[in-house]
Amino acid sequence: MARVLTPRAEDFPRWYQDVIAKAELADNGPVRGTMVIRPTAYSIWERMQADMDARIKATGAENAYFPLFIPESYLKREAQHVEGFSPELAVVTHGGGKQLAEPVVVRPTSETVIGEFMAKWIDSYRDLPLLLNQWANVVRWEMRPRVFLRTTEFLWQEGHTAHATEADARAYTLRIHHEVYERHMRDLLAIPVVPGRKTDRERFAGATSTYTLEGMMGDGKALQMGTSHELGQNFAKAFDIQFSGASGQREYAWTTSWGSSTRMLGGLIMAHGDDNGLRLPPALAPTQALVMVVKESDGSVTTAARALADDLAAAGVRVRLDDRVDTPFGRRAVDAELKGIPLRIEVGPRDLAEGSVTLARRIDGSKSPLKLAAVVGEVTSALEADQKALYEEALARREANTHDVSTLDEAMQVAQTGWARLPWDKVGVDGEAKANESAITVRCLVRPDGSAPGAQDEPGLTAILGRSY
RNA sequence: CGGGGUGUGGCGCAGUUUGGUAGCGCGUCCGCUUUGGGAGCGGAAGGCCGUCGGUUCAAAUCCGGCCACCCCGACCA
Repeated sequence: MARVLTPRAEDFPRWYQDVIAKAELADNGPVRGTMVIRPTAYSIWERMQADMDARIKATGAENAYFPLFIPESYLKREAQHVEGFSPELAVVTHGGGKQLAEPVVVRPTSETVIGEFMAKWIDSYRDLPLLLNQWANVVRWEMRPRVFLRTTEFLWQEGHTAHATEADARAYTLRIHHEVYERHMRDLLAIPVVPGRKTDRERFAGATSTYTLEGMMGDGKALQMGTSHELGQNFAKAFDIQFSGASGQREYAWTTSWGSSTRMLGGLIMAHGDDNGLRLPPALAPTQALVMVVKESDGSVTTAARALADDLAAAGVRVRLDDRVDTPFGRRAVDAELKGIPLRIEVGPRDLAEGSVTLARRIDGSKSPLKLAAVVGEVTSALEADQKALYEEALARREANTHDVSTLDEAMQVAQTGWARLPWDKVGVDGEAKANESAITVRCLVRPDGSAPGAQDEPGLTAILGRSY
């Protein structure tokens, strides 16, 4: 059989590119760093959006939309923020054929515009908390783009909230961190993530605390799959977001922001894919089960296959019928594997003669006969089982590639192929800088009980080090 | 921005050293035979060889400028 994909062990980045092309997920756009998200990938993204959106709303936030263009002067109001973003800004200097009086920035993120409007909308403590979210595209001019993982333009949701107290802002940030992001990634993407705190060095530009969810990819590298930030009163002061408290005093609000993006699609590919292609969690798969007519002679196989597909659809399974019998079976099977379709129900004359079909599972390549009457039940339970199995597999791989060490040197060694865990005080700010020279970063800091640290100088913290995307 | 590399049908490449008017694999289209793991045979379409200029009877090939892209570093969801 001809090789379809570069094996992961041979060249992981190449494999990643191959999968994206062969599974028809995306193409590079005409402008460097941009991407075209093809229907299959977009459909997966829509499912992520739907789930994420529901979770966000469950925390009380509402969707809104702010403009793509931001006055350049806004970005400059928060010192750390400009400093962090200016290298990657796209700036519009002309409009309508004339030079603009003030250049306009294409949003790299929306803290600034939203801050401006929060200031306008918030007068009293009764207006708080103000919980907003928006689904949008943002632009960050990237030097080394990679489809889904780091593109100049990407899609995301960005939440922005304002609170009366620091404690309230923190509680909300952590709620998003755990209840929205961690669960979304665990339950929908089937990716185990480590929720933790970013070191000061890795903190978001303008934030006082940044929390992250780190997932391990198939090659042992880490991917930051979502972040939440406590912005303290930094933006409130820069944009004058003040409110009158219950006792009449004027106070600055405490704001937060949090985002998750199309990068998750890259994480999905790299966390679950194998040498035969994509492996999609059933919860996200545009097609969960493919009913294949293996071979046809008199039309009876197609009729039976169509009836099965109808039954599955009626049971709520996202099913597609593949009756392209003019295309060799092997090609169609390989294609379904490349695209990561969780289940295939192969229907052929031999099966039907015995009143059964063949159930093929993408997750482990297994095939087993199945009585016609049992198909709907088995398919439904197989989808549930595979969703869990993908998670378990990813978790097992992460455990196998994560090692507890006691020195920075050992950590640097371990981080070549996976993650190292060691006491943060064995690393420190200097150790972190040293590791960075070898492209190894402190992915996050965690407390012994798994909760997120309030500061990086808290005693007893564990650091997780690794290479990253 | 520093280091390395590459631009040739949709994709992957050969051809460049030694100039002679473009080829292979895959894919696509048509026909027949096939169809239980990327099928076989026959036929066909598709490229001003990144770009601009120079040398030459003649340039994918030699010379010069420019552009783009890829890989490795510094930045990032």
